[in-house]
Amino acid sequence: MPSITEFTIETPHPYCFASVTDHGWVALAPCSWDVETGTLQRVERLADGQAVRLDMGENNEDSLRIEVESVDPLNADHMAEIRAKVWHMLKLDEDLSDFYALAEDHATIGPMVRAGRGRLLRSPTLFEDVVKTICTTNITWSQTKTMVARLVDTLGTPYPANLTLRAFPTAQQVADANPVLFDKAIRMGYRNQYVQNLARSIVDDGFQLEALDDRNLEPAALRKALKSIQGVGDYAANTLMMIVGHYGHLAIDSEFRAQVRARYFDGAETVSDREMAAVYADWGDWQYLAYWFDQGESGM
DNA sequence: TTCCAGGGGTAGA
DNA sequence: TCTACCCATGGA
Repeated sequence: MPSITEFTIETPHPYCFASVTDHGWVALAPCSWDVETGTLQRVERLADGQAVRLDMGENNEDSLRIEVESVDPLNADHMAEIRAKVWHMLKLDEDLSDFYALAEDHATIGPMVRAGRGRLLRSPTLFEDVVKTICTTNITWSQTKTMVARLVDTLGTPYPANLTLRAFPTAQQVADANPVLFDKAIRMGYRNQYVQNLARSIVDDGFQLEALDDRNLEPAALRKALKSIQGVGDYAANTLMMIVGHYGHLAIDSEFRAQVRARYFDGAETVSDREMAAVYADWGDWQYLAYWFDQGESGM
């Protein structure tokens, strides 16, 4: 029988836990969102290899309640690891006060920031976020969801109390996987090579991907390093910059083009990316979030 | 069938 | 720096 351990995490002000649903990541395995309870679920593999099930939700206006379901007993180190991962995923450490001040009186974005939105969900590791971002390129969103689900179902560590639930695979698990599994079961198309090569570069060549997950790195250098990853171009690099906490670049994709064209160019087909990007230039270091919340409640 | 999606790599100019 | 072409997958 699994046992349940609970703890709480203090939240910033203002803060809205439903912010996690502002980013599509909430719909990508192993994450899921329970609309009824307003909670975020996820199976997480801990450093010692055991998989636990997390259930995150609002506790009160000042804190979140995190429920950890585990088959093996959890010690203080386990709990510290889980707390750090949750803190990281929810971006509770980021200072958005400059963006909030800039956006306060904006017709569309103002209400969003006053409600405490803006902390877009990310993953515990940059590896997971790079893989997921690669899985959003040149493909429909529904296919992104099924591809990521197949990757998790095929390679992730199962949660012992419910073997249908799995954690996101580690770089080691991806590197060790038989390529036939990618071709026959995971089916990411030409992205198979990108994802496996990334995992191998981490495991075999010592590529320190997680060291790039540092907001203190100079943004241009970080962007260059991200773009050196096979399968990561301008769109993916800027998405990952946002993940790490730099919001000064727009991730221009077909969704961005459609939204901005409709909102600011009367649906004109001939508008260039440069012209569309100029719409948000005044937001400077906060362009990504400005675009994101300029869509209002529809969001993602 | 053909097109194309929350693009990226490569070659050639 | 810009453009053209190719790329696996699977839904429309």
